[in-house]
Amino acid sequence: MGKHRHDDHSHGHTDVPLDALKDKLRAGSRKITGPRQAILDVLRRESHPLTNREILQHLGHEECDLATIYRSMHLLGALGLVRKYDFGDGIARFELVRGDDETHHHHLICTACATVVEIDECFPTALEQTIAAQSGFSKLTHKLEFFGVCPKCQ
Amino acid sequence: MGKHRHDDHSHGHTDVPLDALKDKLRAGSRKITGPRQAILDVLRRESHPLTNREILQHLGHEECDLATIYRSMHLLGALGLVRKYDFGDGIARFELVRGDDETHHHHLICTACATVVEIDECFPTALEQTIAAQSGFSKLTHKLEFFGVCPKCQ
DNA sequence: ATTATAATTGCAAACGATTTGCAGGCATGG
DNA sequence: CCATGCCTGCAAATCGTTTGCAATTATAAT
Repeated sequence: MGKHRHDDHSHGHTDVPLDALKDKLRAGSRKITGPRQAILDVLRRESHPLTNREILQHLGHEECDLATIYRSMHLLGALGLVRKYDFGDGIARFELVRGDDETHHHHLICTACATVVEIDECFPTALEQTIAAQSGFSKLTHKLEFFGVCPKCQ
Repeated sequence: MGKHRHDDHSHGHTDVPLDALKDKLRAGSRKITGPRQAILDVLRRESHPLTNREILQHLGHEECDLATIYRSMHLLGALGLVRKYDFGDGIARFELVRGDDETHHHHLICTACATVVEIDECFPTALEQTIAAQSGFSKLTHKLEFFGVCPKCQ
């Protein structure tokens, strides 16, 4: 294809996710390709979860194929570089995992204008232990998103 | 079509959801049809959320069309007789709303065998007020499901 | 550097859940 | 009992996502 102009290797700020990408990719004998770097770039610039189609639009339709984005998101998710969210509309959204450890959080979505607010606290984590004890389940995780009408849409 | 054999109008227990169905349907000048009653019957017999395809199988493929089930679930959901759940696999699941008021609850799903356990407590409700106050959002709701590995699948 | 090899991509077709257009069929009010 | 308009079945259309395949590219070895 030869049209991945990913030449910004000289910007100033620390390029954490890109380094992490390279490390993790190499650890699995996967390749550091243009589309993968470009996708992480897009995610790094955005602060809220993006759909694959939105990522494509940010990249420009010429930059990379939608199928490649889907495949990349699977890989990036498996590598722990990206987290997948479900806002209840049947479209997957992805957000960059910032920092090495847990960046677990939830979202508050406006049902009128789709504005997304990040909720930093994670409430159910403590309760998972109670549920695990009562149910006998192990490896508990959860999905939690809040919905409402934002101030502008009242 | 003429093949909706919904003739069990003589069973003993109180038929709450059917009465509610009739009331709410009449209030919107909608019709009390065989498929709608049959679907609620299926849901009443099951204690965990069903996909539309599962509902179709319970009904028997001759009883009603899949498209009708989809349309019915929209209607029943709008009437508040049924609640929609999303277990993260991209397939909608529906559960009967039992009782007139809030039957708000969540689920714990085994990621290995898909067993569903109902979690009666609703933890985030209290926290919604905090979030509403901090964010300025109104009409807060939330979606919360837990995932883990059940005792049998450990 | 050059090459060999496996990973990756683009494209298009396949897929599965859900929606919808339409013509005929029914529930309900009059 | 009739007329009206809501509903249904069927099939085709949508939409997000996945996948097969041949061509392309990153990487390691030479």
